[in-house]
Amino acid sequence: MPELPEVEVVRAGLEPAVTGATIVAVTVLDDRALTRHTGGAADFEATLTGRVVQAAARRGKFLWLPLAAREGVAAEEAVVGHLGMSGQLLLRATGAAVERHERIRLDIQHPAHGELAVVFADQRTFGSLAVDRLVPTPDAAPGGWGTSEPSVPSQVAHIARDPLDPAFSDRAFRDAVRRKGSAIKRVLLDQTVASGIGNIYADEALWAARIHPETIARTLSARTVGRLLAEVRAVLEKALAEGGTSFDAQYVNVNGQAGYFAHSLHAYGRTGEPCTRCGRPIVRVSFMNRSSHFCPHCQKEPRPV
DNA sequence: GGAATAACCTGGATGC
DNA sequence: TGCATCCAGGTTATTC
Repeated sequence: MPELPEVEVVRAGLEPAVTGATIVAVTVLDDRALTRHTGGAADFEATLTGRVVQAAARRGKFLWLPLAAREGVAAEEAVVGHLGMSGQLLLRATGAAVERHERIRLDIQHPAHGELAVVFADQRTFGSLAVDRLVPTPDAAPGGWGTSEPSVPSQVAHIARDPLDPAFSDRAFRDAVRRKGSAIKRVLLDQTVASGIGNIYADEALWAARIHPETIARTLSARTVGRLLAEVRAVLEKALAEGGTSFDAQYVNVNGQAGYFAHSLHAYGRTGEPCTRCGRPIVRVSFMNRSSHFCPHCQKEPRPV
């Protein structure tokens, strides 16, 4: 389940291999991996072949590779990707055997590293790649990690910056949270409030901040929201330092290696196990068609409003 | 306009 | 052993 730390590990792994590389061939094995691309597989292949990748950038859970301009097209473009639930971007040798669940392959030629293949594999096909135009950022700050250009793919423009982005506005986050009449966990998962947070890190940050996931967001004080944001950042930074969270083969870096943060979890996936703070069992409840894990002793249920 | 919900999707786990 | 069912969850379209 790739969230911000996992996607950042992938971006950082891709960056040195793709920056300055030319895409020499594109192979689409499964059209479903192009659900965000408007022109279909043939258009995707034709649009990318021969283009030079300028960087590897990320905002929240979205990745993009800005492309050098092409003759006759004024708009700046990028390959934008989302890993969904089970997507992987892998670096392989040119001509390497087709991966299980491989959907798209980009063969590239790098001036220093030679020939490589960027493989997009995805078991559940929730992820996708697309060619998209770049649009200016409203605040004129860089679009995200890995780029100094003040632009983002149009498909990414609607989501907020992520909490590790230097241009993230703590004040805007606090104001947005305190306007919401929904449960705080729902708000944390809302990518237009803050991007990059998924089910795992939402549970972990709420546990760390001792906030019950069903607390109505606007009932939280500004100080509590500030504390929660600090815990969000802490859990994301720790997960990033440990290479992300891997429960199975669903998340790996570009070399196919797993992360270690699963060993540092306090709430997510620990149903029935003792809370590392108070010793009482962690509980799991169904929430928004998914799971929510918390300590009912440390994270008191909110009183009815 | 804000909030809630369903649908998309595949493979592993579980139960019968 | 084989089949059916459940579950995992990020995003988006739809509904209320």
